[in-house]
Amino acid sequence: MSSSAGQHGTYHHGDLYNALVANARALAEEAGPNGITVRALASRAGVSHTAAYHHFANKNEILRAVAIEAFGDVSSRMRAAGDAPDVTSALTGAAIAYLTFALERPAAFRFMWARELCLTTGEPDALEAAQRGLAEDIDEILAAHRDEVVGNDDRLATLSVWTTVHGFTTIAVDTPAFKGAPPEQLAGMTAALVGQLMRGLGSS
Amino acid sequence: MSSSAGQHGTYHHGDLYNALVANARALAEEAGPNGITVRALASRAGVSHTAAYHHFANKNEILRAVAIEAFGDVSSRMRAAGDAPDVTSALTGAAIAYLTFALERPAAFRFMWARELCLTTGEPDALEAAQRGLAEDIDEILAAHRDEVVGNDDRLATLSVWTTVHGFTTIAVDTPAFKGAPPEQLAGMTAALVGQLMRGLGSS
DNA sequence: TGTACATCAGTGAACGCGCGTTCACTGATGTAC
DNA sequence: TGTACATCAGTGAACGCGCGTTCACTGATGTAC
Repeated sequence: MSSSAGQHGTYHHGDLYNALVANARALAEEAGPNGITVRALASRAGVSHTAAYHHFANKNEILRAVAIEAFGDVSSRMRAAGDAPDVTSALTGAAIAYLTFALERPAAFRFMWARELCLTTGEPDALEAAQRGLAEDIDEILAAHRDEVVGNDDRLATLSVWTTVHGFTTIAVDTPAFKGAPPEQLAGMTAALVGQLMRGLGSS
Repeated sequence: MSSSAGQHGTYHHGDLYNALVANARALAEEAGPNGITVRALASRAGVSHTAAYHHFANKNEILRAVAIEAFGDVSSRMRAAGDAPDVTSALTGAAIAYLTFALERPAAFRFMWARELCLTTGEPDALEAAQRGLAEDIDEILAAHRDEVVGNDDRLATLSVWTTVHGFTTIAVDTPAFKGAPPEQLAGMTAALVGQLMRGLGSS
């Protein structure tokens, strides 16, 4: 059994560290951030709630682990989807990947953008770096297709796309008008928005 | 004295109803949504915390009153700023008004978009209607300048603009990269983004 | 292979805290006669 | 104008709750000899 041990040990429960993180992730979606309770996490793992303190210094550290996992998830989805031959498909793919993540894990998505509500930050913060990294993922896609994009202000282009990607996802997740809309429809709107952004809105 | 009484009575404190709402508004900015406590609100008003229950059925109703005030504030700012001769100035003005609101009242801004965290919704909900109304404010500006905008899909145009307006404001308020940036600089970026959206990003 | 020991993941009782809310009350205001 | 009464905004003690965290402990695992 010891050979199958994770990096955090598998003595009694087997892998309580990862079980607690997974439970926190699931509980956030089911009951909202306020539903994440040390007691609830432990109870789901079939363990006394004090056992958690052998793997995390405090509740904050559990939430940090959830946030780190979520940033990794969405970033790798975007990078995978952004690997396309032309700039429009690449940006559309990345945008839909971002949207899809938020639709599948809305609580995680909100948590990533409002961590201050739940976390006592700590440290210069790997989480802030991860948040910046999302815009950088967009930047890399644009850099790989520089010849297909007009203008000489790369930073404005990146910000435009990132604003559209993040903005629509936020609206889709948090606006009553879109609540319950089928994901394919929202993905179609995302594609249309990216197209609109490429084309431009003005008549002059 | 009774002639100067507000609609909620001014017997002892004078205007405890409005004082509580104002305190909730201030406390949200100072201590975050979790800092809003019936006890803290009452204490600021110089009143026992149980006095609040003579004006509100429960804490949720106080938070609802704060949200209603906030939606009214941002909407009227946008409508005022959106009254301009050409479509670009109108949209830029509205966008900067939205941004400015969020920079001045970040806690209120976050609260409006994540009410579910704090409120037990209740009723078909005037708050959801108010949220939809923000996009409608954009829609009215575009409708007033229809001849200046290309394309025949008005809804996509509205959604594009609204996505940019809300998206950048969210990023400005909640992204570490922009934390502490001077408002004028952020307003300039907003104007640049609206311009970029009008012009288009693609080279083909 | 067995035994003695160190390590550490788990337990259960208990703590202190802040919270929203209830309750019986007090006292100031407004009003009917 | 004065008095008796109804109304209602305020008080302070108390409630029950769920929470994060601590503590002394138990018992299973891994290891040295």
